[in-house]
Amino acid sequence: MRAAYIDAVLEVAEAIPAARVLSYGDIAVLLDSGGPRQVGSVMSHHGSAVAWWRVIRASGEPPQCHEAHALEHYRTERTPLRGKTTGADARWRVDMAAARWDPTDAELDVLDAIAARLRAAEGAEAKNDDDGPGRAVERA
DNA sequence: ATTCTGACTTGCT
DNA sequence: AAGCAAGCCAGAA
Repeated sequence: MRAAYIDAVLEVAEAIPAARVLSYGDIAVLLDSGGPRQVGSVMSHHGSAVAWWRVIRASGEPPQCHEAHALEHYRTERTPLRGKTTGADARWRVDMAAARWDPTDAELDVLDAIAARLRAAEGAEAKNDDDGPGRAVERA
């Protein structure tokens, strides 16, 4: 995973307002690069410094093994939840319909900028591949 | 090069 | 609503 990709994912995560969430897949789509698993991987290895609990599964369930910790954040942020969050038999999920982040135009600009920067970085890297001897050239 | 694995998704039962 | 299988993308062994 390139550093540029990691940065882009983390930036998007930081752009998510409190009490709102985005799914791993959503971020992959916004960045127009990689897939849900890549985003999840980035969060697992580099997400400790950002609001990782605002990046969850498409189903509304928080990341595995972090439900309890995430719930505390949701309660303090008043994130819309469904199901019962109390008791030992608590089975809850984030109310995706209500909590899914719906970026404003201004926010979309920021997201686009991040995606554009990532694309630029990717293009730059691809370009650096043609140096060694015997460049195989992949063009058709 | 091949295979395995994962903070994922979707579709089908 | 809950469980299962297959698809998917990339890094690691």
